[in-house]
Amino acid sequence: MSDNEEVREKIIKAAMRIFSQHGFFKPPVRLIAEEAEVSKGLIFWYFRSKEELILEVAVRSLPTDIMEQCLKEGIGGGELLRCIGKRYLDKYKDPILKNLLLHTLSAEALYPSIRAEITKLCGEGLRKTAIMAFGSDDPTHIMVVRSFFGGLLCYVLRPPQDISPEDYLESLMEISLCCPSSSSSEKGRSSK
Amino acid sequence: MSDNEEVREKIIKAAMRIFSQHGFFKPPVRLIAEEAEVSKGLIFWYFRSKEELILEVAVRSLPTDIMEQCLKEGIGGGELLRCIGKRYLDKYKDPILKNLLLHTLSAEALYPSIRAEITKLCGEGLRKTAIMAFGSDDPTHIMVVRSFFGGLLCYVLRPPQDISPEDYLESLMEISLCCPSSSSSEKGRSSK
Amino acid sequence: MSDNEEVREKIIKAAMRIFSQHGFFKPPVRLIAEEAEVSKGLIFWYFRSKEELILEVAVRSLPTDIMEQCLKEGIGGGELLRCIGKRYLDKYKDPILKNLLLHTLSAEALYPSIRAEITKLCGEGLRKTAIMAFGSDDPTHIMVVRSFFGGLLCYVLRPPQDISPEDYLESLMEISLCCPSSSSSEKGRSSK
Amino acid sequence: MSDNEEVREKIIKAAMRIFSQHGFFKPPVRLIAEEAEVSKGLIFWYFRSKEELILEVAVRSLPTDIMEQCLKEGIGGGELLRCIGKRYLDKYKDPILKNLLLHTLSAEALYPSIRAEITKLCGEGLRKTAIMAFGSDDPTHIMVVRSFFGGLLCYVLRPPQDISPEDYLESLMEISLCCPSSSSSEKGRSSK
DNA sequence: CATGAATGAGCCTTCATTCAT
DNA sequence: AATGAATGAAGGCTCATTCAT
Repeated sequence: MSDNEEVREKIIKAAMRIFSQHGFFKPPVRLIAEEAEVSKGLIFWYFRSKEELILEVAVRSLPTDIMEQCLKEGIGGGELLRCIGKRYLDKYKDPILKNLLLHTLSAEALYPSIRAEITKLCGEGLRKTAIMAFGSDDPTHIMVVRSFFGGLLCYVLRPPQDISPEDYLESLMEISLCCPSSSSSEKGRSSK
Repeated sequence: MSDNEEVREKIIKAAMRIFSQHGFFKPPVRLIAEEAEVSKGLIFWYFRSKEELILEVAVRSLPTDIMEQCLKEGIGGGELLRCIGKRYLDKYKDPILKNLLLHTLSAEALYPSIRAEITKLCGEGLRKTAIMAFGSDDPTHIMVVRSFFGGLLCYVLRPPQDISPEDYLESLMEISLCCPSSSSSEKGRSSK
Repeated sequence: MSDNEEVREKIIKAAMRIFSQHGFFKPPVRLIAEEAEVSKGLIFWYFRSKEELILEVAVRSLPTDIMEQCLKEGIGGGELLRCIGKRYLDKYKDPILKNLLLHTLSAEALYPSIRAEITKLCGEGLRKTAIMAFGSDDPTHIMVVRSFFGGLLCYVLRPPQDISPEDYLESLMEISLCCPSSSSSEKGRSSK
Repeated sequence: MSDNEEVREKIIKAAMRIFSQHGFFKPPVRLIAEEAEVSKGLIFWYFRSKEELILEVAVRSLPTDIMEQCLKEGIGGGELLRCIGKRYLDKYKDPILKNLLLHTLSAEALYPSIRAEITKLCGEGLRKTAIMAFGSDDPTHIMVVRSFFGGLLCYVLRPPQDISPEDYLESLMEISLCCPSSSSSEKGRSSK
């Protein structure tokens, strides 16, 4: 039913706001119910348990959707990095999602399903990105992508006030792109 | 007195193991007491509340100590980055501390004192590093340091299996050092 | 709604029995829950805290209701004293309420709201009674009422076995009524 | 040892202050230790348990000492009442003792030894007083003494501000003394 | 679908009491 | 005598979850 989904969505949105501010474990379900303006009991009609709601929110908090969309668009090279970077910064400029990302990374140690999700993102996702961006998934290029993502995460963690997201992204891309082209072959050797 | 400190330390160490595995909020104090092999009551003799114990653990989980030590040693340039990188990877190769770092970053949204600590680390700490490493804290160099730290964090988040920490660090440093020398001036202008 | 009030009342009644026997502070909430045959958690659904339950019981334990009813009936003279005395002895012949009265008087030092209630009872209530009983609230008549109430309290504290409540009341009233008529004027002067 | 007794006394005095303010059951032993400026452990050297300390304080809070002293002095009639009344009002004009008296009366339901003490006071004590004051312990005279004590208790409960303890006592005595002489015989009859 | 009363497990914390020093 | 670290038993209260309505 469509009504069904709307309510479910309302609960998830409320949970995201509450979890963002208080983490996954401190806030009682009652708080989420109040924020969603539904009864406490209703939450357990849509979600088997609080944990199920946490997992639903956690999955949405990761950048999985961004990776998938950008990789699906078939673009390559710097454009792929720009695509990912742009949407990444856009998603996490929302402080709610920024906090949720951290809570989710932290909760990885607790929920195997979150761990699996992140592992896929950092394993397969990273490799695919390297291949589509640089045509190679050798350690050096993986490293560049890794550093690129690290820079993005760093921005999310502490957005610097003296630079816009756009400029930040350009600057980050320049760092990522300037070296590997020339050093990728040497790197392979020197890292030995 | 000396017994005093020993017991206190034993509790903190136990708390680090437990918190690392279960996060700060799910594990009851009882679990920490059992891990430390002391009575539950004794924990509240040494710490006013569970929160106080959490904060003690959280502070130890951040890389504040590393930043301070390396900056104090008076080294500069790539050597400073290597110093920080080496100790950073060394500290967080311990899975206990790796998890604690994530829990602490996540708990930032909940505890103002953690927030202050991280803010200092990412503000003042980053700037000082940029100055001592590159002789400048203009946005571009800040960005490079940021990307460098991002890469370190990324390693901690998902240590890649096909590369040793040492090689990872060298590779990351190369990326950080190769560009700014040439682009710093241009970047400084373009980012204006 | 009606079920609501019934449960609430059941809890209060159970609390009165338990508090009467063990005082306000020694018996754990669990005991009240068992006595009321409800779960411990439910008590905190109806009362924010144990203290709130204590205060509810405390207020019911004072003779406020008696004073109000008798004063409202518009009777005066000895009849008013008899009305109060009769209901007073009737209320506190129940050993549960007798004990609760003492616990409440004792708890006055701890709860401002109880203190306020008692102050009203002993200030305004006593004066109104003097006026309606003797047509005057000068010190002497206040004193007589005071002595009358003292006698009632004394009976509650230690009901003598050789005299019925009815006879006790008559005897007490005789003492209260025989003197002031003759001595009120002198007393008024001499107490100046 | 004299040092012994001094410390013991210091603890009791501190306990009286603390118990007076917070009742017997809410304040932890730690509070009494701090008030007495001794260690918590020492209290358990002088008193087997907290309960033992409570009982010690409770006994001192009752007017047993006053009754004994006045009865021992061999005076009779109104002078006896005056002796008791004077010392009674004097003892309980101290708000600490006033509160303790109430706490003790309330704790009667909890401790058999307190109950015994009060029973003796209200039984034997009252009768002896009646005999020595009026030469008779028939119900009427007992009643007068009872009313007298009730008036004293009432004063302690709520000392009226418009009358001094001395005047209060005189007034109370007048009420107690004026009637029984004439009514004692009739009373005996009318009380059935 | 929706509510909210009801449950019971469990949590943080306190506290009387003990005991090594 | 005196201290204060250490213990373990509760205690008040919260909260996820269920269920009758």
